Order: sequence, then C-alpha cells, then structure tokens
Amino acid sequence: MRALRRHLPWGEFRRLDLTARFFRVLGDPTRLKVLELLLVEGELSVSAMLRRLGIRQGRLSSHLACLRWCGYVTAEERGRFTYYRVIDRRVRGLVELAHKLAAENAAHLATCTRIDPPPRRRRSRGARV
Amino acid sequence: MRALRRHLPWGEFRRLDLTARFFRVLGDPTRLKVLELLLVEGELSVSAMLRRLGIRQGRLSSHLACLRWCGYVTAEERGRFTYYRVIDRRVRGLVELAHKLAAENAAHLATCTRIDPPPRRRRSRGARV
DNA sequence: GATTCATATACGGATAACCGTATACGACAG
DNA sequence: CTGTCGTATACGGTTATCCGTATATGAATC
Repeated sequence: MRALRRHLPWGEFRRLDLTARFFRVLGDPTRLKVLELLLVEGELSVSAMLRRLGIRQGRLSSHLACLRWCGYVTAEERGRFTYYRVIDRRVRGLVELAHKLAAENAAHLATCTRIDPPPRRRRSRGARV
Repeated sequence: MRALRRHLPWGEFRRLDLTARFFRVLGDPTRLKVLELLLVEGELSVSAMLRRLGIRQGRLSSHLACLRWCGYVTAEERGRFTYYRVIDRRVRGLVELAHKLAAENAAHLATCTRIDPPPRRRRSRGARV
C-alpha cells in the first residue's frame, strides 16, 4: 500500500483507500449479521440485538460504534434504550449481491487464506482457476 | 465470531462468514485497483499491470493469486505472459456503488479505526452520528 | 543447455483487527 | 442519593493480513 500510495495521483489513492475501508467494515460476520437484522427489522435496540446474536454486550457495542461512525447506521436514544437503524437503503442491494456472488464461489472463498496461503499444495504452474 | 458461531444455525453462520470473506478480498486498495484496471482494460498481463501500479512484482502476484482463487478473475497463459480478466460483470456495479457510498461518508471512513478507536475524544454520550 | 524473461511462491517481521474482561456512565426506580 | 439497568469505552492478548526480500519455475532465446 505504501508503494501504491507513492505511485498513484493522491486523489486516486484516497478514493481507493476509502472504498477499501468501506468494504472492510462489511468484512466481518458479526457486523454483517447486525446489518441484516436491522435491514429486516427496520429498528432494534441494543438489547434486542443482543438476544438474537448471543455475543457479549461490549463486543456488539464496539461493532455498532464502527457501523455508526462509518455512516451505515444511526442511533437514537429513547428512554434508557438506544435504537439503531440502517441509513441508506442501497446497502441492502449491496449485501444481497455479495451474498449471491459469494455463494457461487463458496468452495474457494472458504479456503482462501487470501495472501500467501501457508502449506498450500505443491508446485504445478498449471493449476489455474 | 466464536460466539456468533455458537449461536447461529450452522448454515446461517457459514453464509455470513463467506460473504464477509468476499468483502475482505475487496477491502485492500491494491486489489481494488487491480480490479478496476481489469474492468477498464478488459485484459492485462502481469507486467502491464506492474507498469501502472508501481508495486513489487511478488506483491502483485500474491494479490492476483488471491483474486484468482476467490473467483474474481481468471488467468490465461499465452507465450511467456499471463493475461488476467474479471470473470463476473456484476463486480463492476458492486465496486461502483461502493465508491459512491464511500465518497458520501469520506470524512468518517477516513478516520474510522473501526473497532475500539484508540485515543478518541473524551466522553459525551450525546455525540451520536 | 545456459541465460534471460515473466511470473509464482516462501519466509519473517510489522501492523491491523478482533476478542474477552473490566470498567465507566447516563437514565430511571426506589 | 443509592441501586440497577442499558449501553459505551478501555486495555491487553491473540490472530489475521500485509509487506519486503529472496527464491523457484516454465518458456523462449541464444
């Protein structure tokens, strides 16, 4: 990334970097699940989400902070509760498309260690996809 | 994630996990740039990409291996060169939408340390987004 | 068959990102 | 104003992911 940054026009690099961050926010199963819950239910309190997710409260709260800060969701306090909802409806389409594409490559994605897969099967330059 | 995995039906967790991986592949500026190059040019050899990216050859090769393994691109050897292209046209729409959404939240995304932002401004429960 | 070219992989170190536990804080009930 | 509930943040450890450097390999050329 450092190298990329040196070579690209600044605006170009910045655009790529922002979009990459955008994708990384979606790159966590818990945040994805939270988004789906909110897309389905429209609005939920933290405790309601907790009941359906079965993860620690602090963890959920951190993930929500991320989603909030990055502009995916808004929070509104009413009484002692805080209610969350998704801001932009386009997110739904994005996630659905991703599900489709991911399902079509399930076998590979599941074993993808991304960069430099460790023990990986031994040399054979022809094993292309 | 361990907790999430315990609580969700297996298929549900698996689906989320795959899609999260799918997004993480896109969550790197270099891979994103490579995809864009290929979307624009249609087909490029590794050395052609190298000339435009200005990163090390080994690095690019690793990123390409990732994109290939995860089903984003295909590679075809012709002579001494290997030519890559994007497999699924839907990827273009996905990336473009992400650019739009990311641009709209540029300010926040840029400062998002995602989870547990370190020094972050001191307490004030009302500072919601 | 030795050399060069184009590309792929391995290895080790650095940083980012996630998790669990502990704690802080505001709102409301008593 | 004390306790409890709902939610947010801090801290330290662990794993994931990226990078740079070095090396391996197949194809073409000499």
